[in-house]
Amino acid sequence: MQHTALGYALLGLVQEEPRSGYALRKVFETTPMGTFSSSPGSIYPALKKLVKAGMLEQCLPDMGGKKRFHITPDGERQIKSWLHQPVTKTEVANSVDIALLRFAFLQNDKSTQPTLNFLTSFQSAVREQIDSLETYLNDPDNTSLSRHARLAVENGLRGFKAHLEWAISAEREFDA
Amino acid sequence: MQHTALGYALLGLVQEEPRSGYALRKVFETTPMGTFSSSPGSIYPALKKLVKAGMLEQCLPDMGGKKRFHITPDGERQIKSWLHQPVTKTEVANSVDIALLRFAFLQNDKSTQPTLNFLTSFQSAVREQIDSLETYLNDPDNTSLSRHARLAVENGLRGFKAHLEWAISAEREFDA
DNA sequence: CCAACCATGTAAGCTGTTACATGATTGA
DNA sequence: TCAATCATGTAACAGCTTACATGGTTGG
Repeated sequence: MQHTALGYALLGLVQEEPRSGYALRKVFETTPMGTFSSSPGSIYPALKKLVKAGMLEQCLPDMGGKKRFHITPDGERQIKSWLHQPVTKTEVANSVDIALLRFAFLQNDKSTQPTLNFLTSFQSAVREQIDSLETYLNDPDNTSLSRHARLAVENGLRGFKAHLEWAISAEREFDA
Repeated sequence: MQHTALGYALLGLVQEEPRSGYALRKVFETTPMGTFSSSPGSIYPALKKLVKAGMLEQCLPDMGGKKRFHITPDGERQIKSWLHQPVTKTEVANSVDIALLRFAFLQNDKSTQPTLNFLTSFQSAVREQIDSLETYLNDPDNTSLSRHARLAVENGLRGFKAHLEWAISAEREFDA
């Protein structure tokens, strides 16, 4: 349970600094992280589950009605193991956005090594995906591919090539 | 009901030619359309719902155990209205893959006009999205943006720019 | 004073996933 | 004959969305 994108997004944001449910919603509403929803009906239950799972704890109610949460040692462990997983081909194929969420949260890591590891595995995953798509386009079985279908696949190809170039240039930024 | 990606994917594939549930699964398993799942637990119930909604009908069981479906006039109307919707900014932001599914199915249209309309609105939607991301990066409120966060946004930007170039070159292909 | 926003939640409904279950047919 | 694949389904479970509900605070 809680192996969901939203769960990890909340965990990562709270790890940066203790936040309230409302503050978390605002992040989703006002940043490009908006892909990970923002409706109260998803966030509050998810927070409750994270608390029940022992990954978050409510801060002592110092003052002001705000109900803030902080991450627990167990939560830290959980998110770290999530962040340190190598990027797979299916992850880039089905949910690059989640991969990039992982990349963003690697900023909370003391060392840059995990970031470099991420970029390395991200590159190979993307390369695999590019190969698959090119093989598909060149497969003699698929000569009947309509122009629309071919263009749709080419769109995917362009997207993955852009991801690849990004990863290479990002790697250069961290080499320094 | 049935305003779901999978529902439309099934509708579009059956529109091309009558197919069985198993044949549809194979499409998801063997083509880049795999993003739209393939588990029997989602496809068979979805087909049943499409039949109940009057958008699909079971073909007469000519022979062979296969249970094929064909699209009804109402189904044709439904999918056409879905395909002809202009692409919006939020669609490219949250689900470009669905937008590209729509593009692919525009091949079933007699005229190329809907395809050109799609490409036009797709371009403006992508441009809007690019503007948003660039504004976000340049917003003085966000000077505290970490390197990771900035790079994550830049990844998004590269992706959308690739989409834009694709749409422009696709448009050229249909001009001829 | 009233609107807008802060802030937290619940409930119904739908979709999708995983896992299970079944039986026919084909090829080695 | 035995495994793989064809072929169709069901059931439990979990997640998200929409919509509703509530109450406090701030600013014009």
